Amino acid sequence: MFLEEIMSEKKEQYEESALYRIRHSAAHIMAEAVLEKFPEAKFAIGPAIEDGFYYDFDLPRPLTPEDLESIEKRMRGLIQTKGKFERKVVSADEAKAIFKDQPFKLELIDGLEAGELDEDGNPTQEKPEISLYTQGNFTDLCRGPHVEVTTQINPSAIKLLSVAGAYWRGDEKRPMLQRIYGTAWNTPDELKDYLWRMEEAKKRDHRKLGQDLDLYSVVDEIGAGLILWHPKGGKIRKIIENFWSEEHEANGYDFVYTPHIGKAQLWETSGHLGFYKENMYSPLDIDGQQFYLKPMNCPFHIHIYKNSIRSYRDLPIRYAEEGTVYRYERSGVLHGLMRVRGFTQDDAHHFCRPDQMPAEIDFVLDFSLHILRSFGFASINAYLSTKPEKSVGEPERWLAAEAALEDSLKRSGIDYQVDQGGGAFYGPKIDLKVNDALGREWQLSTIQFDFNNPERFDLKFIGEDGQPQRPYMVHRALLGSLERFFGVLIEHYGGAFPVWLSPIQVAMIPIADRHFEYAKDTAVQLRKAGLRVMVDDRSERMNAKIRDAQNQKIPYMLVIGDKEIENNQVSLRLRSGENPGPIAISTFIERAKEDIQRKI
RNA sequence: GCCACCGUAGCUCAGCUGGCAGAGCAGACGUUUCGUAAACGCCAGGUCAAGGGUUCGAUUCCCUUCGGUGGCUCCA
Repeated sequence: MFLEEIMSEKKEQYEESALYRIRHSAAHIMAEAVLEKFPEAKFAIGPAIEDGFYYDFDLPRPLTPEDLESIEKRMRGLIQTKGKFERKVVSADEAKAIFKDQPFKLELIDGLEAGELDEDGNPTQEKPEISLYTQGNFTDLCRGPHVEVTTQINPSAIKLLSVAGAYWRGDEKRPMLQRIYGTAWNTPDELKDYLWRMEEAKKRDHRKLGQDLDLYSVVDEIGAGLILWHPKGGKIRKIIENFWSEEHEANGYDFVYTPHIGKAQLWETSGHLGFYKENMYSPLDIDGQQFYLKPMNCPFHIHIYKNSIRSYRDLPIRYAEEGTVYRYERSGVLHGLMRVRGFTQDDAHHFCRPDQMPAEIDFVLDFSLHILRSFGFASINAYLSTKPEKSVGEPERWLAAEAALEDSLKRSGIDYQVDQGGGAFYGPKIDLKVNDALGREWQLSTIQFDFNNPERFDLKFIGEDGQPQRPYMVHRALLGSLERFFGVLIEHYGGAFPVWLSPIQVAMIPIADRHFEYAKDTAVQLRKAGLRVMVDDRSERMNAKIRDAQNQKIPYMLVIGDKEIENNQVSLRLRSGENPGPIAISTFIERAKEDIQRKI
């Protein structure tokens, strides 16, 4: 695939870059410093990663922030020694002799010898040669490449960032090691720039903004991963939902509503108790019958479909619901709005005839892109996941569905990658991911075929020949979950939502008490025009009111004093700091309406 | 779930090695009526996450639980 080539090319470029060598070498120098401090340390792997590097160690005690400081300081000292990085190819036996006290290295050498795994533990085809790199008093099993001399690393452009636990080989059944993360750059300025970017990202963190802007909260007394939407967050959600409903209404969806619990038998039939039980909560006992809180909406929609005999003339049928589901997530993975235990999916299920399937996929893909773009996400990437080894459904159906998905992607013109074998066992899928304002990627939409449930629930429609046939079923969520989508929106806009989404669009700022009445009258006019307005009638100075409105990221501030009242105007200030100045109220309304229309 | 760190007023944070709980902002009240990012004064605000232990005495030390942060793992 085109994009795939670009991506792998980018990765190759990085791996051949000077920066990559610097980071990889910094990891070795860090390991040398750690080994000096803890001679009994067992060291595992230490690659360069995006923006930095890490190294995993098994150490006699947990590392403290002071340890990081001293290790970092020692690294600077080691760099000054001008040690050369020297490469040497050895046999497996020689390597084992050198690393006889290093069990992780021995395991890696075994892997290399068997020709199955490379030094990062990744599968490899050919049997690689075993190479060592030595600098100073430290020798590591490593493929390289490295810098030639330690002084090619600028000691003022490195920084150790954090220590974290990491399982050996990423396997939770194996020992947990201590991973030290660090970052390294060509110059101190680049390091400064990187640290600045991290600070900026922190300021946009939806958890911080959610608090500062009073959008939502999660409280201990209610429970982890359970979201309270405050009035301002609720306002935004309502706007999103209204837009969503209008668009769905206009595009042939029917709205359905379904309960939050269902009998154990339902989840047996759907296969959730077989395949998804880990993520479901314990059952409730109601009059001796077991009920489960729903982790998904599909079985309910399916029963609505099954409630009547369906003719081929009725299809496609599209059922949409903002369905609230509950899934057990391990405590360590919960994260603000992004990963929660109760959330609302903008869910829908399509039931169609096999011959309608390509058109149906075209439709749903276009519709998804339209919705995402409406929220200001211009950069969208698609990922097509195909049949895994273990799967249900006839192979011909898989091929037809995969072809339909890929053809649609081609027609849509967006970039996509293929994840061979990455589909769910019940069907292939397209995932859409957006890039936010900081270039970070977030998965939102998912469009999934389901070959499993039509069988399990024995779905039918009556064909032209009067015989029952099996419909295709597509499951899709465009925003994903409203919670997660909201989190992504907050970070994308840094809390400065476009006017159409802003919970408060206009702050009226009367300068003195005598301007209150005019401000309130104007507010009434603006509200009649459909704008969301607040009047700041506190006994505060104008500067303070402006500051507060700025901090609330309210798009328009209208300052009102003697001059404005005299000329029947308002003085416009924007949250960008721009100050267009006095304009007629009607002119302002026009401008605001246009911005809302354009969703900016 | 695992490893490390953390939890003090609504928010942001002080509180050294155990000895009566502190600030700024926000809030209430009063004064001020002001031209594009913080007026002034006064008042109130706390089971120091919860429970247990050590101690003459625990916000401080120890244990357990709950919650958060960074990772790992997981993510139909």
